[in-house]
Amino acid sequence: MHPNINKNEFKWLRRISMKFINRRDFIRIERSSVSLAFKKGETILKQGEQPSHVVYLERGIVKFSYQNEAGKNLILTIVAAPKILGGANLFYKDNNLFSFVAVDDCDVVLIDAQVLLSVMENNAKFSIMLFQLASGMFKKSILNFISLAYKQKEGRIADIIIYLSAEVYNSRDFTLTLTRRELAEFAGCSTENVIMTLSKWQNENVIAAEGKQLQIIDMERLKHISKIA
Amino acid sequence: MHPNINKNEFKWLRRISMKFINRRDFIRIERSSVSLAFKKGETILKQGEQPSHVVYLERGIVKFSYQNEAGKNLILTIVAAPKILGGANLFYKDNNLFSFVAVDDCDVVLIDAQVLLSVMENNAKFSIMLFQLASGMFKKSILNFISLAYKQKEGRIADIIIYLSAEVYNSRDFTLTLTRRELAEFAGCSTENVIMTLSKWQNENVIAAEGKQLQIIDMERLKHISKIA
DNA sequence: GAAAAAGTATTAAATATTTAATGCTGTTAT
DNA sequence: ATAACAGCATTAAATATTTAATACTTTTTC
Repeated sequence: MHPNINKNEFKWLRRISMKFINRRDFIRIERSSVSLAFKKGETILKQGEQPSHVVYLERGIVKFSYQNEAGKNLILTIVAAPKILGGANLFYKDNNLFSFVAVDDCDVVLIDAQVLLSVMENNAKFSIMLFQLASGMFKKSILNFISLAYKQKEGRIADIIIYLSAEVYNSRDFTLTLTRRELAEFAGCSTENVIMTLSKWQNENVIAAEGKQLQIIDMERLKHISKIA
Repeated sequence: MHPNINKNEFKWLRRISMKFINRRDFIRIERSSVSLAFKKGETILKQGEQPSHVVYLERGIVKFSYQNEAGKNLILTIVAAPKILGGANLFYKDNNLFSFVAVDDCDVVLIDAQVLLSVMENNAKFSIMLFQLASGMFKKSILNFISLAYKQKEGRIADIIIYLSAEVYNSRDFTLTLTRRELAEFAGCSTENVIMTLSKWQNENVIAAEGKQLQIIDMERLKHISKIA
């Protein structure tokens, strides 16, 4: 699919794993893994496929993309490196519920699920640590979903802007790697809604939006909108 | 809080655990647990509290209830016994994200989280099994949320009716233990919407609704509504 | 480098959803 | 027993959201 480009570094994963598993097991995982680079827009793992690997995202931004029965694309969440993706898939033997798509150029390591599972079976604390990581991500998605499911347009859009700032770009002034359409797929509304809402907030001096550049000027106001809408 | 009423039976939990942990560990868990009975409407575990126990639901139906910043009640999901609740809470040390409220009379066993965790630390396979259980529940909630977040009213209501039939009451003809208001909190719409939609489907012979009694007459139709709406 | 495609933006009309007002029914508390 | 309350139901008006039509800009493709 893609050439083996970057070195198998595993920096973050190594740091968090070394407390729990020995060097031999770590090397076993490393040996059975493949490093790949994905360009913006490429699919790392496809919805419906049998999950044979766990994805370790080393660099870049990834969207969790879901296509519903009507063929409509939805974005469940967006995450930035470093992160382990597909934890739930690993432990629940079923087809992938959604796709992982690169939103930015990404470096990922595909870890063989069988090998990882066999290391886990001999290292309870390592398993629990991975479980905790997955639970933390789960918790964040739940909050995202609560916003999506029970708030209306403005509250949802405010929430994703705050989320992107806090969890993905780590700044109040960032260059969006998502299109307005993708923002809409994430916020569960139409593209027009996103565009109009951003324009409105621009006029009200809540944000400054110039093409892909987005700056949150009045975070308090945005949080207030998130609360009331 | 509540008197210790029923015997500490653990039937289902014992069955699924015995493959993984020895009798001594199981008894350790059992000894540190408390059996309680909750009446319809009572809160088993409250949003915002520190999670010190994992809840094993032995009998009854429980709603996962969330109160948002605006004070509005939302139902995240509804589950029937037997089931382990609060897996994610166990492994992610943070306050409870939501409450568990009895929707029916319930028998539950509160398992001491510290004891369970220490047993898990010595039994990797047991940990992985619990992880798999939690992942399965996670996956179902995700599908619920996708429906809530990206479908409109009729599709969402169709989905929760199908869900209740398949996962909670295990029949196409059941006595609702939820009020219309609770259905609305689950579907993320107003009570009026639920009432009107059910009336409409009643007229169209998709369902038969007589007070608390609900029968799905035309499941195909309902699934079709779920798809297109 | 030009043509085509995708992204951004705005508006008006059509549709969906919530809110508010009202009445009926059955249950609970005193 | 009855007043008070919660649940169920219906309608109309107010509000929110999507769809459709159109235009301009930027990016991609040949």
